[in-house]
Amino acid sequence: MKLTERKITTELRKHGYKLTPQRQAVIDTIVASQDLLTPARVYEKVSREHPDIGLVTVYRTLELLSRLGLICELHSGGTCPTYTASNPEHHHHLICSGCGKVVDFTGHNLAPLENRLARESGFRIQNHVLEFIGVCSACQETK
Amino acid sequence: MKLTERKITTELRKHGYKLTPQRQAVIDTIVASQDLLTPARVYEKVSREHPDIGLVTVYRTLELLSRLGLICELHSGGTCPTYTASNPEHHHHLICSGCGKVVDFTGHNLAPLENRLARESGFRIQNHVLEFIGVCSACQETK
DNA sequence: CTGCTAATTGATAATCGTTTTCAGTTGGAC
DNA sequence: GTCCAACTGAAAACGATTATCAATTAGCAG
Repeated sequence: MKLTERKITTELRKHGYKLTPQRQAVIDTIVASQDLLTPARVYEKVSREHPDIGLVTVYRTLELLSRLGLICELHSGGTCPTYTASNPEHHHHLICSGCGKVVDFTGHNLAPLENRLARESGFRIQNHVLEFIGVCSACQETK
Repeated sequence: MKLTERKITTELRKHGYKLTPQRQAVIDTIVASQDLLTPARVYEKVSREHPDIGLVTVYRTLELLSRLGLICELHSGGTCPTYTASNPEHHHHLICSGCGKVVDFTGHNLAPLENRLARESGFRIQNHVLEFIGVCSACQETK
């Protein structure tokens, strides 16, 4: 279940943070997107509607939302972190360490493990990353 | 099964790469370590024995070994990638998006999934990352 | 062993993403 | 409306990584 914009703004208020137009814009963008977004990509999308928002503010907002657990920060292979609203439609990655090719896959249910971990650790778990790293068939042939 | 230094040097030769003392040193360091190492950490360790090796060379060697599939590059939460010899003793992480605390856990067997993926994709799978992201109990209480 | 050549190296500079600093602005409680 | 802490954007600082380039060297041919 994706977080709604409403839920997020309520959470912000509850923790004493102000609800600025800039934050609204970043939240809208994250919630509306199906993809994992890098900070630069969020900035690009936000800028279309709000040209005078600063990249710095995007970084700050992402950091805040992530800290409050309203969005998730993931590190999937590339050099930049990516963000997504909590509990998105989920898929996993198979990454080639040779050429960087990424293949998506689905169909593995981690819910039982997630429940066990939540119970044992006290964490409120929002998301997970499952990546396999290997060498794709093309790269196995290359010298 | 960890890769031996011998196996790695043989692979290098096979692909037409030269076996320099600098590469030897980096390989030794990676193979000898149980931990995930950042490039900076590899450089630090290598420098003890070989003070005149350059950080740039460490980066290049890590990139080469990773491309050949002899070591794995992982992205576990932090800002830097980390490297490890293929198929190390493996554990997984539970990461708090609030404070960054990392809790290790073990006991989930991904081998069946790994086999299925290798069969379906043609990848030679070397490693995997399984991370759960959430908010730890302490951060759930903080505003 | 000697010489050759392409691969490799280290130092420097450039680049990229991110964070800090700071002076000016603003949301929202009163 | 007034006020103040929270927030903002621009610029500078920062750390990790990559590109450039002249000098060195591994490994092969003779």
